[in-house]
Amino acid sequence: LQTYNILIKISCRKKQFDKANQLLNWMWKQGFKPDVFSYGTLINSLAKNGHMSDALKLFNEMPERGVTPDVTCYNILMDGFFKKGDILNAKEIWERLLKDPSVYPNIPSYNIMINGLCKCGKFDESFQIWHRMKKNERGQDLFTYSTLIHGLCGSGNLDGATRVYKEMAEDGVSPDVVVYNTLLNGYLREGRIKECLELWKVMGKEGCRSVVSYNVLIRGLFENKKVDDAISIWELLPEKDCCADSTTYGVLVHGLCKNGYLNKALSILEEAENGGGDLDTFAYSSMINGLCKEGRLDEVVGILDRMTKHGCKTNPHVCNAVINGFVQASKLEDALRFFGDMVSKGCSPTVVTYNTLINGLSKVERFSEAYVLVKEMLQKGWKPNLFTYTMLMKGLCQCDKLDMALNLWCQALEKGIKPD
RNA sequence: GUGCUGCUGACCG
Repeated sequence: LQTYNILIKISCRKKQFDKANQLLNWMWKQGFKPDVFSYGTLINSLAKNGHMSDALKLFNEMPERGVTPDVTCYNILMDGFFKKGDILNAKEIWERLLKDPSVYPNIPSYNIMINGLCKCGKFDESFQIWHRMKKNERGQDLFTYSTLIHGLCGSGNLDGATRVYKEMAEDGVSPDVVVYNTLLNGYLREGRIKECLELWKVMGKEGCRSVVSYNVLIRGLFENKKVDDAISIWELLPEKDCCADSTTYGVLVHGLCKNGYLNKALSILEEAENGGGDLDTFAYSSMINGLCKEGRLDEVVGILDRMTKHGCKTNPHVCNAVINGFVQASKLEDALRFFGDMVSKGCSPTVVTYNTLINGLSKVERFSEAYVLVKEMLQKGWKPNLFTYTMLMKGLCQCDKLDMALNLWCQALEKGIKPD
């Protein structure tokens, strides 16, 4: 049985779900009754890869086949549905878990609910679940605390997040590095530098700083225009025995560019290339975007070249940045040409690609071409979003086609788009 | 050593 379960696991890791399913059926035929782990393993990787209906089907057939789903199976499904943004199904599984007399929600169940509801913007419901968790005297673990702090920061309630952090001490629980990082990030996003630095000191004293901590701090300092501080944290990394990862470089290049330090960004990128730094497409796309925004389009081709030379694949983000660079420089023909070449680079246009081009075309009143692109976008299954409508309306307003703009406005509202 | 949950980075108005 264990051997079969390991085979299932291997197939799943290779994303060969059909094969894993066959193994499951094979087991039945051979008289090895699959257990809750056989099912759990397969349901888990189906869920992780977004195949929720298949995962649900398997889950539903478990009782019929005489295998009782345990709480982990429920947890896997709830988490999977939340990660797809499918709140209704996630909640339905939760209800079934509460009703099922043979299983009880455990701490991960509550954590998944709290996290999922927060990520879907349902903060109130999430905090209700938390209260229920406390009332039931289920303990809370570190996942619970960091999830809550994350949710509270995300809902703009930093004081609430700080309170949860303080509560941990009262509960006799020491924060781990994820709890610290989450709160640190919350402070930086709200520009609360003073509190951030106090927390940073505590983290140092506790010896609780990871490379993520540094990434969070560097990103936040850049966001708050503390360029010199960000750079000196970066320069001190080696003596802190911390090794920069690809995110570090992404954050650095992005932060430097956004603050106008393009040449510094270029030199860090080059340094990383020569020194075996861990670079990925994020760093390059930040660099390319920075150059495009400054109109240094002639340098972009060279960077694109270096990017592929260093093993980083071109992706839609990169192409979109370049296309936008051309649009901003009023080089529409170049933008359209690059758009035409995207697919040969292995990139399919996204809604952002279309928005960028629609923006460029409507700025110069080439509406008929813009509408051709809108049609193409719809055909490819992309839904126009707030940006799409905004740019079309802006173009129409600029050439006094107010009636058409108003028409679009109504259409946007009908589609359920919330104007900002 | 068989399955579940938390932290950080890039593109469009």
